[in-house]
Amino acid sequence: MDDVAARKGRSKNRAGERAARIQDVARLAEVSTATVSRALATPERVSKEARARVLAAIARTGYVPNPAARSLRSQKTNMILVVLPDLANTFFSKILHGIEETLFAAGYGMIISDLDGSPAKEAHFAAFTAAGRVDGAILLNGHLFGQSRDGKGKPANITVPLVALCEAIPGADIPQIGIDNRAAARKMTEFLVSLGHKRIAYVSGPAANVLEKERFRGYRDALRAANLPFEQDLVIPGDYTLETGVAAGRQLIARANLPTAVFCTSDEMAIGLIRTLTLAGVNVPTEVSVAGFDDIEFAAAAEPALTTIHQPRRELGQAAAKVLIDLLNGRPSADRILLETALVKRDSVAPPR
Amino acid sequence: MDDVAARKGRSKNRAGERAARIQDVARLAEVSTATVSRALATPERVSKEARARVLAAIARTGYVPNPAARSLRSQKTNMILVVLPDLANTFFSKILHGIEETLFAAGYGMIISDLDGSPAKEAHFAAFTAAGRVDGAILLNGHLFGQSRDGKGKPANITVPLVALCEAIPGADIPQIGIDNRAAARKMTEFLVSLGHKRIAYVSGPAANVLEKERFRGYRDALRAANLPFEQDLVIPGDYTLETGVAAGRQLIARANLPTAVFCTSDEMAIGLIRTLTLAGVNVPTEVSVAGFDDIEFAAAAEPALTTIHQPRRELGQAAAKVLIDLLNGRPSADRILLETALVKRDSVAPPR
DNA sequence: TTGAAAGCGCTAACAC
DNA sequence: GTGTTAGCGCTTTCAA
Repeated sequence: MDDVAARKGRSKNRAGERAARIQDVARLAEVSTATVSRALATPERVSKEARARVLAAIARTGYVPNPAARSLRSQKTNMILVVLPDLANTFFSKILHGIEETLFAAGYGMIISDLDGSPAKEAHFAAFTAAGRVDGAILLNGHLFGQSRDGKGKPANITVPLVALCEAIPGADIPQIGIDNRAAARKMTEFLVSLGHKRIAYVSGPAANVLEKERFRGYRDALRAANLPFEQDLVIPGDYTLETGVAAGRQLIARANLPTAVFCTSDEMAIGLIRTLTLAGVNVPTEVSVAGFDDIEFAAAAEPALTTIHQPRRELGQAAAKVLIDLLNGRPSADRILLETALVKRDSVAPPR
Repeated sequence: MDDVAARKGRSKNRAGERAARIQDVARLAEVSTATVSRALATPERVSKEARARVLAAIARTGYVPNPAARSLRSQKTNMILVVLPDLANTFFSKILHGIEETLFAAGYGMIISDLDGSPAKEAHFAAFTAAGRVDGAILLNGHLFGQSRDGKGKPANITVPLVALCEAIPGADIPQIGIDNRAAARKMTEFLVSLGHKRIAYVSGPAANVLEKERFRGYRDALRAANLPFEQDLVIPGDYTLETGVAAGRQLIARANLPTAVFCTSDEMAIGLIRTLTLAGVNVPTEVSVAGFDDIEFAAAAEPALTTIHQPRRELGQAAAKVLIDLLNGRPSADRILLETALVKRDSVAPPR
């Protein structure tokens, strides 16, 4: 066993051998460390023979480059920060899946920061990013570091590329990846109209949310196009959670005349609403149609199965990661990508009686 | 602007200044870099005055230590690997949340590796971990690197501490964090028995799965304790997914005499099963009671709301992270932690007619 | 309690 | 196409 290594506390495996370093590979392959490095980074600049010897030596030693050393020298971290408002929200899991697979394929690792409503945590990651401790970041939280959602406050001095995913960040000069929320909401409302619904309630998201603003516009677009009156009474506030869907359902039941359809701007709210209506003896969809938004996992398993707007979540994650990687490689990249949504017709929507 | 920094490509912020280094802080605080380092790592070994000056300098410069340099020197990465079989599975999101918050509080970052059924990916992360590129790992995938689920194969030569979460890894000499699956399954089965059910079907998980083996034992324990016969016919194979729940429902409907209760070993299967029964005109719970396992987000929102076993997912994540951190700090740590489950009574279970 | 200085493992500039 | 070598920013030993 290598005394120096032992004294210095270098990582060793169970057999007591320290982890292989580039020197070990170089010695075994009978080349310099520079050639080993090049064989990995720019194989085309190394002779075939040398490359083969290096690869064989790597296989024999189980060498894995030390990311810390590599990062320190190259001033790149090969890490991307993904900023989420709430990791426990299941809406994000498929998106993360899409991000992760794309980053992995390009040699990047993913650090997840769940802000969890903590300003301290947000400040930490802002400083972390500002200090160049990641090569880039994907923001799913709807605002830049240092700013609030409405664009108030001075954005932090970040130099690494950023990408906004799902929730667009108005005014920020960074690529935005998402869906056309306005068009999607319009599409759903028009579908309800086409079935003959004339009084269509709207359960909103949080007022400050960009998604909400867009979806609300789409709803009004469709009403206007159909010459249907907009009734403020039919707009019920929500915040995308199941609980507000339940509350919206209670509000509705207490009314004299029910609308024939309700467009909920999230599936969770739709499911909560349906449950409340059903429990109160109001049948969905025969008495009231209910539409959702997102197409989460359980939309199809809900009872009745939810008619909703499908968001391509995995693809959204992939697209955001791809744009970021393009940016990091100096490749030109779209500054706005809108993926297609689909109206998924299931059982919670029917023509009015 | 610093010409050297510019030439070397050091990270700079928008104003063209490079990110602060320990040297900058030391100069400003009029101490050596060693003192700055100590002020951060071992504040008690630095004089009060020096510490105050250093902290002030850090605040002024916005200094964030370079993790690469720190890691290279200290041979610690401050990164923990979390190995998941499938990131898109929503069961994991709350667990990840618990892991992340605990790691963050202890100064560790979290790298997520979604194996996604790819042996290449698994090999990559195995080598990564073996080479000491993370300080530890939390395994949620039910096996060690290099082994299959049934313990076949030689485990990879990993030296960093590992922890198994949720799916215990039989034979592995690492701490195991989870729930008592056998007791929980027994508890649910006993509850069904206590209501008067005598023919209780069981929808299983994958046969090779440790969780499945334990839950099946618990089911049989309860039958035996109640002197109820075990009928092989009433065991329906599943794999925890919604689809197999639907398939189980179809199988059940095709039979002459339905059981009065069905214990599904996952909520997803229970939801799929309920849907299939309901669509076929079989009422849940009046004709057949259905129980689940896990208490996922939508268990409460299902129709009827699901009676199930609650797993404290966030706490499970926290506990696993805590054990790993203890291990990393050389503190003694339990080698087996079983968190309490709770039987949540909702509407999908009732006494038989 | 403090400072000087070595060196972690790698990449890239430079020389040949 | 390949080797030599400086140095990335930090922690830690050693000496004072």
